[in-house]
Amino acid sequence: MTLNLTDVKQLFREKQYKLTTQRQLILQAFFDSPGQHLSAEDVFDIVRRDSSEIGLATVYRTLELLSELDFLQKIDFGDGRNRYEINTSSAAHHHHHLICLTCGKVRECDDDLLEALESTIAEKNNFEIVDHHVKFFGYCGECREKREA
Amino acid sequence: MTLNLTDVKQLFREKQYKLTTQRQLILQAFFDSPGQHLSAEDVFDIVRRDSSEIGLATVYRTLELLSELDFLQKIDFGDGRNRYEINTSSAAHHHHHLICLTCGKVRECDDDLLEALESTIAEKNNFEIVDHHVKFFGYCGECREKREA
DNA sequence: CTTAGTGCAAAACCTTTGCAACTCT
DNA sequence: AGAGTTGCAAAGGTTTTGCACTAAG
Repeated sequence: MTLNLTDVKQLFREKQYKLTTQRQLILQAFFDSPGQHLSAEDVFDIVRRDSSEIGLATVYRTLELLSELDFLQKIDFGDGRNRYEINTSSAAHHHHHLICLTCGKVRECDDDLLEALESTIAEKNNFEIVDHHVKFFGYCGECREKREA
Repeated sequence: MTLNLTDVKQLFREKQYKLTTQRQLILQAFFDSPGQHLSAEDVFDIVRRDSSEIGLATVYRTLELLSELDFLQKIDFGDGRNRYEINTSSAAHHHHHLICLTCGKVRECDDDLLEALESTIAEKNNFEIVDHHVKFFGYCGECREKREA
């Protein structure tokens, strides 16, 4: 279930939001950067690189809006700025992140085992879970090989 | 395995760090606030409230140092500031956090089911995991009751 | 004594906001 | 036309840094 421009257009019309050039450019930046976790500055640079004018404040406002609409997911990798990734399906659970402590690369991984964990925890703690963020920190294969060489 | 002042003193001596009054006051603030997730400002206020002079910059620097030494764990709950909690055991896995989207309260929960998940993921992705952060977002029992009333 | 640590104020960042100009619908 | 949106610059909030002074070992 991939998010596309048509979906966005439809919801925007419903919600009476305007589909401005800037908003389209920002969405395009995410479509063009699969698997990346863009910061506001990243998005700003991408749009500008494509020789389109945009203001940084607009980027921040749009990122906020798209997160609220669930088109983007806001993530924090602890590097002092918010990052965003496109939400392939708003209903489905999010994937996890493997963050390498050596090279800093962030890889994604899917695993449904967490679903079981989630229901156990929800029951034990009388807590209705609607979302989760899971990050694993460690060393990727590449860095481990280099370390041994 | 609870962290105490003696452990800290020993490692400080080994590493040639000075055990200043300020550093002791900051540690004390954490010892006196079990189960809390203090921000730099929180720590600053606590120390000042106990009628001891301290500079905010010192708090930041000490929090950074104690995190590096693994006495504290830096956590981000998405409220725009870093928070820290005392590390009861540097070797053991960390507990998880249940964050209520209504009242904002953060509760801790332990669960060892994640251990199994972790080894599966490590194997599948050729990734050596040394730490993880798990946050569940949802609604606590208290807020759900209020909502229904 | 010597070197690390402190405190203050200034700077550095990321993010938000006020407001006049602008542009989708 | 009218409401929402943009862009700029200024303000806000957290964290970092330079430097003279102080204190721990």
